[in-house]
Amino acid sequence: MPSTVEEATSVLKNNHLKITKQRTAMLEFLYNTATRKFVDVTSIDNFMRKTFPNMSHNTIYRNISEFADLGIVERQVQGDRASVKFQCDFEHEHHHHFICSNCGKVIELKDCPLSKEITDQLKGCEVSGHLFQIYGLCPECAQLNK
Amino acid sequence: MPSTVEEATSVLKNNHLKITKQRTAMLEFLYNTATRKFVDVTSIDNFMRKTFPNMSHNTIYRNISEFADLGIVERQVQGDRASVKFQCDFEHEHHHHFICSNCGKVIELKDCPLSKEITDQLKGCEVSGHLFQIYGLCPECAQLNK
DNA sequence: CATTTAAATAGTAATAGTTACTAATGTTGA
DNA sequence: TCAACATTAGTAACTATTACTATTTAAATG
Repeated sequence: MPSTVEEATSVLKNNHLKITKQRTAMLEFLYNTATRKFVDVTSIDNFMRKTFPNMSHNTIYRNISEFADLGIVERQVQGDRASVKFQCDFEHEHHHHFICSNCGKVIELKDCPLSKEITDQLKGCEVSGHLFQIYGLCPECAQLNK
Repeated sequence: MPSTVEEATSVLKNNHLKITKQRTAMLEFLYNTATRKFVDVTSIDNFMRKTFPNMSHNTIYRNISEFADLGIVERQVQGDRASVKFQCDFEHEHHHHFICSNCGKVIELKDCPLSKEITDQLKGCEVSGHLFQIYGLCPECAQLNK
């Protein structure tokens, strides 16, 4: 079992959540398919219920939601689908993404565009967060597209 | 009737779409409630059907979608709600937004964070777009929150 | 101005994604 | 081992959105 699934598991433990078969299976699936890649939630739902025919939607959605609250996964709307990606650094080091609009693959960017000059334009506002993302085709999908 | 609704109307005409009562009513509603502000689609649906009891969902959603294709409105997911804002400059001048996470109000930013240094990190990628948004409370909502 | 034609609409129903509920189960900590 | 309580399965409800089709209507044409 990969170490990052163990990491995620210990995050669950630290937050007094129980380690169930269902949660472990979901973490493994996410680690295998959604590392450095956004995967839409319905395909997770489909896969889990195919693999574990009597797993309920409830369980899947609730767990994804809890994983997100704990920073184990990152949520996002890709196109018009709710998507999720396994979070590699649980430290939450601040960074932004290039996201392939074809396959969902993610490349981390080093820079953060939030500067003082920008926030200075926002007198009186209480800035709480920001989003910076670049979209396009990753090298592989760009090749396929030719 | 405000001139920007007329502008939007002429966009429709230029694209050979018919000027119907329903479309005009929707444009007026959007102009009045969704200028410099994101409004969620279901509340548009609710309002239109309250005002025009026999307007079908189909019509509302289809028109929003067409308005978006023509650049008359800008679509976006706010939190987890599909939202829409009336587009002021039909020129599509490139810009980014501060968005109030409480009321949806929008403030335009002057700067664009996309630099050559950033795209240089993306060798082999085909960049097609980007998103930069700052979230927080607008001055009014920040006050109310105290 | 009357007529034609294709686009747009209303009304209804279906679909998809997500959430709610409750009894049964399973994990964890003592 | 056992008790407590979180988690789950199963079912059903709910909400947002889309599909379908007969009817209406805008606007182009003569």
